[in-house]
Amino acid sequence: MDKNAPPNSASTVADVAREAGVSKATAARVLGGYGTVSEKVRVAVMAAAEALDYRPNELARSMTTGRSGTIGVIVGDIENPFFSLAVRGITDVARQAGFTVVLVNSSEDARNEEAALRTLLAKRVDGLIVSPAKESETDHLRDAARSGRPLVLLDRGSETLGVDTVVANDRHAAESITRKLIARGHRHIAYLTACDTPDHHFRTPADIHTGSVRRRIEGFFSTCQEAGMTDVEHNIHVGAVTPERTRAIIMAMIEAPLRPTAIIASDSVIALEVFKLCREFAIRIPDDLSLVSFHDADWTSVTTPPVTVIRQPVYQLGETAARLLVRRMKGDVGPPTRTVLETELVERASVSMPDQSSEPPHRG
Amino acid sequence: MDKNAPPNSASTVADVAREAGVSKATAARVLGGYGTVSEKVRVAVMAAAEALDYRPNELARSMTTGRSGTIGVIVGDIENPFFSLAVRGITDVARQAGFTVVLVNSSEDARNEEAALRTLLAKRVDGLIVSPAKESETDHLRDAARSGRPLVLLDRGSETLGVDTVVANDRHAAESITRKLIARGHRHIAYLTACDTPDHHFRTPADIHTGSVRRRIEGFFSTCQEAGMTDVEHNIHVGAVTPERTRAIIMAMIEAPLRPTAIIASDSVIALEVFKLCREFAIRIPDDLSLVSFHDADWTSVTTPPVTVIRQPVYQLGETAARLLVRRMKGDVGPPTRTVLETELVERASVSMPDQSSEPPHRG
DNA sequence: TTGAAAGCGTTACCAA
DNA sequence: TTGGTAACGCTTTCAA
Repeated sequence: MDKNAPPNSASTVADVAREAGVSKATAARVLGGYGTVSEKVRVAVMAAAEALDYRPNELARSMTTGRSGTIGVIVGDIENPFFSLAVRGITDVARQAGFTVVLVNSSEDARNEEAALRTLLAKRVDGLIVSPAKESETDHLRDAARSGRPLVLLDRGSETLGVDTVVANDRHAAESITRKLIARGHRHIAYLTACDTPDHHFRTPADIHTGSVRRRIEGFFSTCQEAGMTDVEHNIHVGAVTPERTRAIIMAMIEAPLRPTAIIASDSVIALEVFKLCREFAIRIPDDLSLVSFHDADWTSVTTPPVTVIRQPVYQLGETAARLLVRRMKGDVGPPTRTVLETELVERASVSMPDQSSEPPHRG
Repeated sequence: MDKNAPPNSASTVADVAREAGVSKATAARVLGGYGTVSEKVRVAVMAAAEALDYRPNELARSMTTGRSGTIGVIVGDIENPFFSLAVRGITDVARQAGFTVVLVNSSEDARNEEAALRTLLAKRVDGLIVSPAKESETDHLRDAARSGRPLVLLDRGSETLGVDTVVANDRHAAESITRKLIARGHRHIAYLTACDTPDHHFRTPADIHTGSVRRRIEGFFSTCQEAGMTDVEHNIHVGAVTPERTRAIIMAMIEAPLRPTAIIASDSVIALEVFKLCREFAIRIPDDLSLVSFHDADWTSVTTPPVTVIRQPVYQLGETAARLLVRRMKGDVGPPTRTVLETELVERASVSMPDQSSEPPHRG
């Protein structure tokens, strides 16, 4: 009497089997699409499943197979266009490969990242893509790697960890844009990043624990030094974590006796803040200040002037990482790889030669 | 002899119990943090767990408890800043409440959405937040709601579904911006949306299946009609789904004999495309064309001129939806609610009075 | 081709 | 406070 109508609680393989008059194993075979069954039995079981509105329980399936069909993704902040684009790349290939994505924001905090990793591992994700907040604190990543589940690092690597990594050629990009600025006559170039140090001051690239940014700063640093500049470390500003902090840093920079003639923004969020502040204080770009940004965010081509950027293959970064992960999850056990994607300097109109008009008269 | 070193394969409650010399049930109690155990036993079990590097298997736990600690989120496109911001709101409250988020992009396709829903339900998510691609095709949503798992609709509602909904007051926002444009003398106002119809032409608001956009168009439509305008439906352009399509639509619009004097962009991605094209063809904003956009995207304040927008509480939209969902998952069984968040018109400098200079001389 | 039964790692119930 | 044991819903041998 409780056989015909769809039951109130979810029906299981056993229910379908009973309804179809076959064994549980047989019903499971047709429902799970494995093993062999006669055509007659197949249609009977399918009909029963339909009648009972059977829905497979992936949890139970995962528990016996050991695979969850899920990949865990940890990024700093999904709200940042850089990450949302990369995540789009990841989800696109994940979907295509039959995986779903569990997303966690670390807020660029290593402890959050660690907790997230623990959770994802406990949920038995089949693989992980992480954009590590700090390259120095990677014990939890080592654990994850050791757990046997494939791990791919995104945008930020780790030299020592021996794990698959997909990054952009940040160092080279920083070198080339710095050289370009120097060639245009700039001698006081500031680098501005959200990465922070305990005392909010920069001393050496080793202070920077975010891989991509450290590599950029290394490139910036050495190129400046090669050009004979001194005190380069004073031109590297850290801790632009919020709009307010960013503004404060830029203000201090602008009001300093030796005002920089050019700023390199480490991401588009920072560049936008620079742009807003310049507008507010009637600082002309590029006449009073040149601006260059990492990440070709959509708006950078539409400002007046449009801003010169380093275009990173952000979507491809995510795509490549996910593809690699899928390969690993399928059993590829080659040695760890390091994929470096090329960047491109997109010259627009936010850089000029400082000799034209930018240096205040206190020079000559 | 295989008791001391951390085993190669993950250890379980049973392993810990054996190591600690207690029963499985007791070990499970301290590991799971339920029931009561003596202090002595607790420390013994914890020590054993530590020694064996025990990690709980959430899958197994979920299977017996029926709760997975996971909420499913389906949005149109995480790459769109609107959604990435809303998702940030969702993940923030989810984390705080102890849930993780499974994210799926539907690409605004109802079939993808349906498949995603099936997958998420199979994975036994505890609750769902969906931004439905089409209000008309909601059978799968109905199923989900009937499955007993709480469902909250985000940004786009459904009048008939009887399910919790969190939206912005789109209709009111559209009315007020339309009135504003009319007050400024505009008589030919175009509305441009990514939503599409089978033949890419707009006839009636009922053609639009995306709730938020339909409500906006209704507001636009009726306000225009009240002002005595005719053929309003010809000024509503659908199908701006890609930059290319958007450009084509704008081009056609601009070259038409009756060129609109103002454009309302239904989202910031479209507005950006309008802006780019205007720049390319030296169409002056607002002198030649006024522009207004839904969503106060970060770049809109920084262009020349800055663009007038309807500021939506996007983060709060996600936040509110997630909070509501958490309440439901905790057992709140009140009647379905409909939360309408207020918007704000942010007037900048992209709207002018057409009499000043916008109409080409072919008028007089 | 089919069926019976064991097992996955938990929680939960009931006795002791 | 503890231990034994039955679920949970599926897959996977192993026989028949």
